[in-house]
Parts: sequence; C-alpha cells; structure tokens
Amino acid sequence: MPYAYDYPRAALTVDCVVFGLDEDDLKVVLIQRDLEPFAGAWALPGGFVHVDESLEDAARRELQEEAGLSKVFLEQLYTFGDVRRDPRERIVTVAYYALVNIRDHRVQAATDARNAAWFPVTDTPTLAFDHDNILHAALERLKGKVRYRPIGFELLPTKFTLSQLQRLYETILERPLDKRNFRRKALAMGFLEETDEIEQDVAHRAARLYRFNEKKYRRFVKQGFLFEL
Amino acid sequence: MPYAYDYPRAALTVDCVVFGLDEDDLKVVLIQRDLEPFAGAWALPGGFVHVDESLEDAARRELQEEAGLSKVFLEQLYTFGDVRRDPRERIVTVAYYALVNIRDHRVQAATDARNAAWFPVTDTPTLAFDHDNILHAALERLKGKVRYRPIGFELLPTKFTLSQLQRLYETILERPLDKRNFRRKALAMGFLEETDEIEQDVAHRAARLYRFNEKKYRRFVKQGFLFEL
DNA sequence: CCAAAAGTGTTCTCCATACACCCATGC
DNA sequence: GCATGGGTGTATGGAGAACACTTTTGG
Repeated sequence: MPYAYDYPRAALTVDCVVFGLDEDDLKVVLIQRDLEPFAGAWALPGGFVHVDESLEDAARRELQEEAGLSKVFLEQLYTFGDVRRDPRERIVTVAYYALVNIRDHRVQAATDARNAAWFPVTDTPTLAFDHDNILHAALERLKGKVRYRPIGFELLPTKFTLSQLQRLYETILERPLDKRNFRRKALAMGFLEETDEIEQDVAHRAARLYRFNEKKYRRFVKQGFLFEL
Repeated sequence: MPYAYDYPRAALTVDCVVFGLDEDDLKVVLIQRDLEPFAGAWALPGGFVHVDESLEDAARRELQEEAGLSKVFLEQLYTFGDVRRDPRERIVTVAYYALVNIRDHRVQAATDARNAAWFPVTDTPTLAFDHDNILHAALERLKGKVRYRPIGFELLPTKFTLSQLQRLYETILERPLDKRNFRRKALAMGFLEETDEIEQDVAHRAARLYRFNEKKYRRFVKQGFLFEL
C-alpha cells in the first residue's frame, strides 16, 4: 500500500505524569535517564508509540514497563509539538496524566533498569526536554478537574477518613478548606458511603472510614449535577 | 544524525473544527474530499504536519490553505490516535478548534480547489474518518469552556448587541437564558464597553452596540475570578 | 491529665432565579 | 396603530462562608 504521506515524519511519543498521594504530600513519578540526551537527568516516564497500538495503549505500556504500574486512572492531557522540543529530531509527544494510590501501587524501576522514584510535586529537579512544562500543565489540569469531577478518590486508598479527603483537596487546590463546610458538602454529594470501620493505630480519637460508591456517583452524574468543594 | 526511533512511524495530521455564527446559527466549516478514501464525503479541514512546523502552525496553515482563514482564535482540543481511524495507514491527528466571526472571515474553497462550506452544527452530513467524533468533542468543549472563559466574543463581530450575545450563549449552551439576569451579569463582569452607536436597519427599536474590552478582561482575570452566565 | 484530631449547627451574606411591563422604531 | 424586539427592578430561596467548642482516644 502506498503511504498517504511520503515525506519526513515526526516521531511520536507518549509521556505520563503519574500523581500519587504519600501521607499528605502530592508526588509524581520520575525516571532517571541513562542515555543521551539528558543522560542522568530526571524525566517523565514515556516512550515511543508503536505503529500498531493506540495512544492510550502506548501510555499504559510505558507505565507498566518503566514504573511497574497497571490499571490506573489515565487521561489525555495535551499534545506538545514544538519543533525543537527534542534536540535529536522532531518528536511530538502526547502527554497523559495518571492518578494512583501509592499503597496499592508500589513503583519499581522496571524492565529497563532505570531509576524510578516519587518526588513531591513542589520539589522536583529540573526535568529533561520540556517536561517541566508538561508537569506544570498536569498540575493545572488536576487543580481544575478536581473541582467538578471526583477524581480525587483515585489517589486515596479504598477506605479513607474525611480528614484524609479534605487534606487531599487542600493539597491539590493549595488552599485551606473549612472542616465543617467540607464535611457537610462532601456527604451531601451522596456518593460517600460510611463503613463500620474506623482507622487503626492512631494516637488520638480514631476517625470513621468512608468509601467511594461509584454506582451512586454515576446515578448522581446522570441527573445533571455540579460537583464543588 | 541517527534517528531516535528507527521503526515504522505513524503519520501525523492536524484537523480543525472551525465554528462561526451566522445570524443565530452556530455553524462549522466542512471540506468536500476529492480523493480516496471517502472521496466526495465531507470532512474537517486538516492535513499532514510538516516535519519543520509546530502543531499550531500546521493547523493555521491548513486553515489558510483550505478555507482562506487567518488570524483566528485557535486552541488545541484533543489528539485522536486509534489504530484504525484511517483506513490507509496509521495516522494520528491532533484536533484544534477555531472560533471566527463569519462577517470578517469569508470562507473560500482555497488553493486546492476543494469545496468548502458552512454547515449548521445541528445538521451536518456524516463525516469522513472519525470526524463526527471530533466535531462532537469540540462542541462539548465549547459548551464547557464558554462558561468560564469569554471565548464567545470571538464569534461575534467587534460591535454587538446584548441580545446577540445572549442568543449566542443560548445557542452554545442549548438552553434559554433570562434576559434581565443575563444583561445584569454580563455587564457586571466589567469588560463590556458601551459604544455610542446603535444597530442599523432593523424593523424595531435599535439596540445599543457594545464591544469587548480585552484589557479590562485581563485585569479581571488577574484578580482571580469566575465567569458564569 | 494532656495532646491530638474527630465530630458537630447556626448565622449571615450574597448570588441565582423567577417574573411583567413600558419604550422606541419601522412599516 | 401594531408588530417587534429593546430595555428595566424587585422579591425569594438556597448555597457558600465564617465561626468554637465538646468528644474520644492514646500515651
């Protein structure tokens, strides 16, 4: 079959901004590069898109290969295509962001033995390529999205306290929230489910654990809704 | 220089969803294809990304070449990368959407003599490739974005009446708005500027013309804001 | 008994909404 | 004078924001 486009082509990659919550810190997965360009520098996990896999498949494969992560929340962020963003040749990258809860997903430097680690988003080294831009865009997206879609739950363990949830929102939005107002509104949404368990091994009164009920959430969305905290 | 990626590569295109307002109809530019695949079918304007131009540059060049449009509001929408979205070979497309006011921007079937025309968004033919998906995504984006960024002004002539503005919002949001509440809120935003002109040649009382003041808008944004109509 | 965080209601203010009539103009 | 849209104010309800003390538990 003839090519539809017989001229030099850009190469295509995917890069992933993987967010996780560690105690009350928002963290991101970075990979230390072992090859030029930017050998030794930290970068977002990512790699070339195979010609026979979709963009999202490529992103999931790279997450698996480079960080040992699977079955995570993943959403397309933006496509970065400046001509000189890679010093080698023209490379366009489709950026994704992922949300994982660190408990369930231990990050491992995987198959290709490069170093993978969690960094606090507020304290990352200068990244390779334009990855600082990508990370910044992902943070902005997270901040915007969290206000009208309950994606925050992806970052928490299955069962969590309302204080954990509140601290998560405060971390992402970078501002304090009022405890009573927060709890009232969070519960009023109607898709938080009280469990009969409480947290363990804390040196103070133990808080009740809640869980996110996705069915209730979907019903809620269908009826037309607005999600604000 | 060696290639960073010596394997078969996807081709890369841009496609543009160009919105315009014609009277009170929201319309979109479509191009009739003269080549296979989908010869004769309507499609979004777009084409291959050159290896030495950025994605946005490619989108602007295609708009110029295929529809004679320049200097329009243009924003990246989403990147569509399903393996089989083009029957010829693997082609990934970065979709953009553009807003133009039809008065200032006459659409012409340009250099390559293909047929270009405006279609009401509510009444488009079945499009080539996955362009129906792309159009649908663009409409959703427009609906969402118009609520917190005043992009609607891009669709109107420089001077417009408040009723025109209201009808625009009603069209995009697909619901009626209250006239008094709309006017109060629109003016309260503080970046609409009353001119001393009124509309001409209407068979009823002539409405005052307003203009969008971008400086005031920017000041408004800086102070932290929420834009809702 | 002290430290630490959990849990709980009320008030006020502001904004979204609902609603109806007179005005200016062209024909 | 009539048809057509332009232009205007008020009352009500609901939601967001501000605010402080008591309870429980472990050490």
